[in-house]
Amino acid sequence: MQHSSFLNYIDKYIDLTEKEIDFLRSNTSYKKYLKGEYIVQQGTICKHTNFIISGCTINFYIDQKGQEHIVTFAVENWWSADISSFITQAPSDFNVKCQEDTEVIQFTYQNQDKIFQHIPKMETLFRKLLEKALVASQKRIVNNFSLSAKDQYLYFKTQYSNIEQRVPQYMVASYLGITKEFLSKIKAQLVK
Amino acid sequence: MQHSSFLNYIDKYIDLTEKEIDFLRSNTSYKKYLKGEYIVQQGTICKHTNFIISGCTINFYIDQKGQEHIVTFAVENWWSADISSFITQAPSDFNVKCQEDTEVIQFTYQNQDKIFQHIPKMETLFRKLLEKALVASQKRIVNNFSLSAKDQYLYFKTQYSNIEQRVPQYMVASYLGITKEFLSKIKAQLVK
DNA sequence: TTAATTTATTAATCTAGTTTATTTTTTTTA
DNA sequence: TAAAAAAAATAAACTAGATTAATAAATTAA
Repeated sequence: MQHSSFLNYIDKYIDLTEKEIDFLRSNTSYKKYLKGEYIVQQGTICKHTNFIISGCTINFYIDQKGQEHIVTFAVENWWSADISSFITQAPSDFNVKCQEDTEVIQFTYQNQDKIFQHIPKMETLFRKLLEKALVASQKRIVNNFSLSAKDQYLYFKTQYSNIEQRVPQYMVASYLGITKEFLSKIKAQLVK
Repeated sequence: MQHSSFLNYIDKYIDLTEKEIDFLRSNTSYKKYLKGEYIVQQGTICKHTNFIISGCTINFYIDQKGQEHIVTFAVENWWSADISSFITQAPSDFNVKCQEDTEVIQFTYQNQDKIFQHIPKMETLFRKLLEKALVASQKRIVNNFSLSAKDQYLYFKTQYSNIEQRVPQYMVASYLGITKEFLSKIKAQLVK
């Protein structure tokens, strides 16, 4: 039951045998976090890759000046982790925090490796997911180059309209790299 | 001969049998481009992933206002392509142009797939390279958030000092997302 | 349901980085 | 080598977005 939305997700991309599904099930685990709980904390090692069944997480860091910056949001059917810490198993520069009660399927580093060894199709899937994530990340850099703050906000709305409803506005501003005051100004201007 | 630096690179990460090396060799091809030649042109499909043996390429696009923006540089032992266009085999939003005479090893989309099927270790290697590329891309977004233009330039110098010698300064400014005039001002200020 | 806390708005002042324009230096070409 | 073209430097005027500060609205808690 706990794994069903995760298995549905996987099924959209690849076909697995019953045995493979069992293997996947027994090498991942279900966990429920409450709103406000941390999945990863700055300075600790990111132990898991998390597939989000329900809920919403934010990935953020605190800079030298004590300012909080939101790097990514994640909701149902997305992945959430600090990849950098996960792949190196070194302390993280980021926090992953639950913005709502959040249910996840977790892979440890060792289990992910095991899964890739036993089910190469899973590694292919992850490779393709990484390709897409890299494209999206580059797109964000490119938008930063050539769009005004207002146009970046409008682009964000088209891409993540569901997220805007679920997090406070100051987090959207932080994600866009602008102040909450300026986002407020942009919104006032858009209403006119 | 043509493949040797490519095979040396691969050898640093994974062990291949003679047969696997032959397979790799026969499913990739060597090509030499001259300075100023385009490997990919905005609006055309990116046919190859390129491993750079020697030379330097720039990945850039022209925005609506006609402004050129440099997205990435690549030199020896780096990879160069427009991943977005490559993975979708749809027209590219970017140009890949040779900044110097450039020798590459090329994979077509079909051949890359064939290689991953026959040599799963190669897919593992690519998965790991993508993970690293994604981390680097996120790092760039994060730096954009919390560093001043001057500090981003200093960071660039520590990471890509060899590139700074090989491309005009206005390209470095474009990569950093600032004007060439402002980079010039920053450099003048750093001298003092 | 009221008080306390968090989030959002508005507005004035300020600054990092842009724009425009001119001059100097470096590189390329003939 | 000189002339042409490309790249870099300098400086004044300007603007998108930040900062600061005060107020209002919405949520949460008691």
